Amino acid sequence: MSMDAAFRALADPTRRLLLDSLHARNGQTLNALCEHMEMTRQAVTKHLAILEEANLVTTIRRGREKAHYLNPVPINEIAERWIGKFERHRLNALSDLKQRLEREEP
Amino acid sequence: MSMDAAFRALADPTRRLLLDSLHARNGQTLNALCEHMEMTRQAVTKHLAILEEANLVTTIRRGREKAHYLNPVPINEIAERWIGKFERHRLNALSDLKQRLEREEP
DNA sequence: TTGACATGCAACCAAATGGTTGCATATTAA
DNA sequence: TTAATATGCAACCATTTGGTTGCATGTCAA
Repeated sequence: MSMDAAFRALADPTRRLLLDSLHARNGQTLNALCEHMEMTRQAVTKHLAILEEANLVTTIRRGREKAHYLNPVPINEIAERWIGKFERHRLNALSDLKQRLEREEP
Repeated sequence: MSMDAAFRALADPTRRLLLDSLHARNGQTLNALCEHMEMTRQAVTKHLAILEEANLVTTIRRGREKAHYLNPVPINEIAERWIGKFERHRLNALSDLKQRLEREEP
C-alpha cells in the first residue's frame, strides 16, 4: 500500500474534480464523466486510469459502457496515517511558530 | 489559499520527507535538512521553495542561516474541507461499491 | 446485418518537473 | 582582513505530465 500513488493522483485538479463528480453521483460512465470536462474524452480516460492505478476509483464494465465507482479507502488512509500525525501536534507546532515569529519580528 | 498548491506540493515523496523531518525537529536550517537527503543542496532548496509557496513551511533568516518551520494549517484545511467530505460518506460509498461488485460478479 | 455509440490504443507534442553544475553573495570566526 | 561557512541564483538537461489527433474494436438497436 504505497500511498504515494494516491498523493500523486490527488495532485491534479482535474482528477480531484473527477472524484468530486463521482462523490456527487457514483457509478458514472466515461461519457457521463466527460460531460463537464473541458478536454477530450481520451484525456479524461488517462486521468481515470491514474485514479484507478491509485485505487481511488474502481470500474465495472457493463456491456459497452464502463461504470466508475469512488473508493474512499486510500483517502481515508492518507487521513489516518499521514495527516493524523501532523494534526496531533498541530497546536504545538503553531505555538512554536508564533513564538519564533514574535521573537524575530518585534 | 488555493489548496491546489498544497496538493501539488504534497505529491512529491521528497517534499513529504522534508515535512516529516521538520515534524520530527522543527526549525532546522537548510544544511540540516540536506543531511539525510540523497540529492544536492540546490535540489532541496527548490523543494523547500515549493513547500514555502504552498505555505506548508515558513522560514526565518537568522544571520547566515535560514530556519525552516512547519506550518500545519494547509494540511489541516485539506483534512477538513476536502477529505472530510469523502469521509462523511465513506461507509455509504463502500457499501454501494460492494453491492455493485457482488451483483456483477456472482 | 448494419450503423451508431462507447470505449481502447498509440503516436505525437509542448510544457512542467526534478535534478544537475557552476558561480555569486553574505555572514561568521580566526 | 581573510578564510570558511551558509545560502542564493541561473543555465542547462532528461524525464514525466497532460494534452492532442487518428484510428481500431466491441456492443447495442433498428
